[in-house]
Amino acid sequence: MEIEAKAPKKEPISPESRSGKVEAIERAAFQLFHERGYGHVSMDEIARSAGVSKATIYSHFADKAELFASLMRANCSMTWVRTELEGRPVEDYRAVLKEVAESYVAILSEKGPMTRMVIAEAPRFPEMAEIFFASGPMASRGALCLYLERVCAAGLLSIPDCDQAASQFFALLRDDIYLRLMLGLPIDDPAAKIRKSIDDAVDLFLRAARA
Amino acid sequence: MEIEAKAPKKEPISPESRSGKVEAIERAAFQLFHERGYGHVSMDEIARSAGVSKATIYSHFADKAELFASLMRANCSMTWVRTELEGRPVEDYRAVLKEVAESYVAILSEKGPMTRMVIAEAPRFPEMAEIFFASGPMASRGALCLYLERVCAAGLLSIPDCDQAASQFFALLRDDIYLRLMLGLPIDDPAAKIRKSIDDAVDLFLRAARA
DNA sequence: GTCTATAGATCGATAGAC
DNA sequence: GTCTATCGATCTATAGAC
Repeated sequence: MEIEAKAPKKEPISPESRSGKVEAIERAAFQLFHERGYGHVSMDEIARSAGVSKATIYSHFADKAELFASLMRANCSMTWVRTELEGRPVEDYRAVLKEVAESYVAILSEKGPMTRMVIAEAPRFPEMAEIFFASGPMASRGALCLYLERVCAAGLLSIPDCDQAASQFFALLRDDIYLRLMLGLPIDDPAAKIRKSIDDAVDLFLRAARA
Repeated sequence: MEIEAKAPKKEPISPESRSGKVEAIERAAFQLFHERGYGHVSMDEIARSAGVSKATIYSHFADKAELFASLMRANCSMTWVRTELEGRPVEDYRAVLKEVAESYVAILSEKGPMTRMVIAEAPRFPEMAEIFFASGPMASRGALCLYLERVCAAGLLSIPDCDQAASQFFALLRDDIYLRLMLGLPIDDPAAKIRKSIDDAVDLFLRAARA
């Protein structure tokens, strides 16, 4: 019964039925790129790490830059702040802010290597930086801004500029811990440090915004 | 016997008597590195841009990595927050914070390309990242922390954790404008955006810290 | 589609003349 | 110290067999 052997074959980058080789290439490339940076990774290494030949890579990606850009595009366009804010009641603003903070910090940690790559290669891939900014920080700010405006309209908080305030709230979360993460420096007891960072950010923000 | 007789000869990077060629190499290398990144710059390009031969570069720097590290070390160890805080009276805390913010943002803009390089090459030059963090963000935080403690001791502000607050204050200044700067994205009317960013950061911080 | 083998170009680093 | 010329290694990308 080797009928099904040749069945799913033709799609270059079909939604789901992509060849296992392509996925292996993407996984290996992403890992190597974020470990050592675009300029320090060769196509030979990617091929060896993915368990395929170099020619196989070039049959799926035009060149090294296209492979890199493809990985970045796919990851940049992922949603950043996953917490859904539209349905949340305005009275829970402290809990909501904390959830948003936790979600954001989790994504910062998870996306740290990619952020580093985007920053590093921004001069050579400007459109990638634009996608990253629009789908990441800008989208997060917009979502939080809308919620803050509702809370202010209910008279629970007093914020002069909700859009700026949302930007400030996320900025508060990118403190020294985040810098050390970006720089790849060691952090002792990261869980506790992150928890304190989040709590202090919410506290500072709400002390300033109390009605 | 005459170990010290050849005094003005042996220094690798003597304080002031460096050849004009060395300076040209350093200037050209720094510019190229921050324009295109370590991995995308060749020694041939540096030599051509500096108007010297490649062999001349290698007579002053062991290899490419050493040239890069040398530039980073020199720039990382520069003072970050130049405003002297020790002599400032506690009553002027709003003006002092604004000055610190302006100083910090100016340095962020000025050091933007270098920060990008440090982040990009952190995996390959870990000790460089450590120097950068210690001489930059950490030193700034320490200086501001001491001033905030004095203001709190005078009863003018109420801050639970001055060290954390200093970290938060600088984090507030690294808002979306800073992100766009890091990503090399265009900013329209940067002067006005930066002014507003600083004013809003000081306002938020002081509203939260009022006694 | 996937492989092996290699072309073609570039880069880091050095040798040797002056 | 500085140059020209070049070596050897490495890298991107492709050709051709299966």
